[in-house]
Amino acid sequence: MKSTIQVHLAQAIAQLQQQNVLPEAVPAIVHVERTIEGKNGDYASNMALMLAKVAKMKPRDLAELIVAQLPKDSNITKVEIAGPGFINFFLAATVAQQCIAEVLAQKTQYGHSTAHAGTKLHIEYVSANPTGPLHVGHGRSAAYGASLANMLAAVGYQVHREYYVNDAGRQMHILTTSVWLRYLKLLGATFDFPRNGYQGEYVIDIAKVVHQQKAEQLNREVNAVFQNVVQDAQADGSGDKEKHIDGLIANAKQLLGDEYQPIFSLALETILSDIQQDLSEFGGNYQDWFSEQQLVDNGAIDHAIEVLQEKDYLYKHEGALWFKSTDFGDDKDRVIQRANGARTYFANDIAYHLTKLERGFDEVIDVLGADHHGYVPRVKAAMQAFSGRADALSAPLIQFVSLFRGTERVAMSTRSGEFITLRQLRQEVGNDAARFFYVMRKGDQAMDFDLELAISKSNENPVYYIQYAHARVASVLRQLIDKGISWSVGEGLEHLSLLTEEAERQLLKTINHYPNLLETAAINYEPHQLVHYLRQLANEFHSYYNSQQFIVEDAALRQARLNLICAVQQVIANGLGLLGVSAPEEM
RNA sequence: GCGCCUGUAGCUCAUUUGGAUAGAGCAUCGGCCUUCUAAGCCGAGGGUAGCAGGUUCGAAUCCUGCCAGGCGUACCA
Repeated sequence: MKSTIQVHLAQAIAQLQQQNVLPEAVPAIVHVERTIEGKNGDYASNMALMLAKVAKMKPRDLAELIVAQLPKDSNITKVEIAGPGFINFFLAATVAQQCIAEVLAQKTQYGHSTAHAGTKLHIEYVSANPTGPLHVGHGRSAAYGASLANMLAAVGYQVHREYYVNDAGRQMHILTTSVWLRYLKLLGATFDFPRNGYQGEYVIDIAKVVHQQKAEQLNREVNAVFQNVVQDAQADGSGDKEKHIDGLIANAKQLLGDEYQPIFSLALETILSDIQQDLSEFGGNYQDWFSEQQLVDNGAIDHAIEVLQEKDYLYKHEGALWFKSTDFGDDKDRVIQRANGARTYFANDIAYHLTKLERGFDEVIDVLGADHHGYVPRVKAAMQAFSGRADALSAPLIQFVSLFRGTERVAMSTRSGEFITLRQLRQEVGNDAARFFYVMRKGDQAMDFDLELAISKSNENPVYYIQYAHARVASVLRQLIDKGISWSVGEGLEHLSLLTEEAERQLLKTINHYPNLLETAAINYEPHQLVHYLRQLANEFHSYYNSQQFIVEDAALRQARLNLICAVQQVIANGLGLLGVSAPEEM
């Protein structure tokens, strides 16, 4: 309907151009918007305001001329000029009622579209290092990424969801060494655990498994373990925690020889499968877990460097190999290969992004933690250098999460006994509340997550508010069966014209808006818009529920109303489904 | 220092990407259950949109400058 109005307006404007009322050159885009409240009609256009200047006329006068040129349309009952010069369109009630038939026929597909069919889209989210369990911050990225991916798929994108597994590099070696040191402690060795090692309880759990498998085979003298290792950082500022851990890693590799890799593999597999299970339970829905090590092994890094070399974007300086990222808007050039020959993390990451392009994706989304924002320009620079496609990459930044219990802030320290993992959060508040709370706020806004509120089964909790609307419809339908009252969608559709109450008109308008909203929310990467839409729809339904009886004597009216509330229920179920939240039949 | 993000009701946040009288929830106060689930509904109060300029028919939204908070600024990953 919106596009019909746009066509009408475009015709009217074209006519005025022929009459030389408007100059030839006017903005090509005909602007029409859905209005918020009923009194301004169903759709509004500000074209008269926008064109007033070039026409050298008062906006309201121009609006009169435009309206006079509009073709007749039986679906439009009234056109009004209001305020400074808005043109408001009032639609016939039958137009809004048609959506009920669509919803009830299309069911879970209502609101979906093929608008972006054929566009291959790659979305990467979470991608936390497999060096420990996911924490609550990762949960936000997971909820955001999964919801966004669902929404993009709903509007037709061919979506590929991927987790980049950082299974190569120094952090993994720190983990491996941490596990081994814990193992040595299990065997009775006494020494200070390195500050930079992984402190968590899970490291000890893995060490216990190592002990079960290898008994005392991997035991080594503590003196040898710490031989030639720089002292750890001390309270007085002496020592160096980085050099300390690197020394320990080197010694571990040397002392263990072939026995080192099995510890590495065990730690990686244990933690990665824990992450995979966690995200699977949370609705992560990945198509692929992309290994960084695999990039190294199959020569993708060399390949990426060659590509950049051929294009002459690399240079040597002080023994290191640099990428001229400043040519593409970065603050400074970046090292991709150190003087000692080792590649930087950045080298691996640009190779990874090159594979995204080479795998044929048209659009690439990296959902990143806000602390990575400084990283985006250089990745974009690499994309630009590879193929001139910096624009293909979008990097929505997800701000931090602060946990609260009521007004009390929950400490996030790894050492503290307070829970910090995503799994603990899910256990405490449930998947539904967690998914919902995470995407309730815009991603670029730092968020306070109130555990008490998320757990509360009360009116304070917005998740239940929406689910309750869904359950209430189910309950009405159960009543119908109990009372032996018949209802058929087909009959209901014949009596939709009886839906004339204000609450009904408003619900119809909101249901009509759903496909539009889904498209907007998806392409702007803003799942929170869907949350707010669902809240509004639930609100309108609850109001309706309190003001009107659905199971009424009048059979025709009853059938029509049941169709309406079933449509509401379907849209709520669809929306919650995209957000990964269940839609219960009973509460 | 430089860069990015943020600043809206007592609190937590929206505001359909520049539109009409800035809206919700929580909290506070007052109503609504012998009728489809009260995890609900209806109503009231509460605002200098950080501050100051600018752009235009029109600004919370765009631009500039301040103020405040967060994050980043590695040959770490």
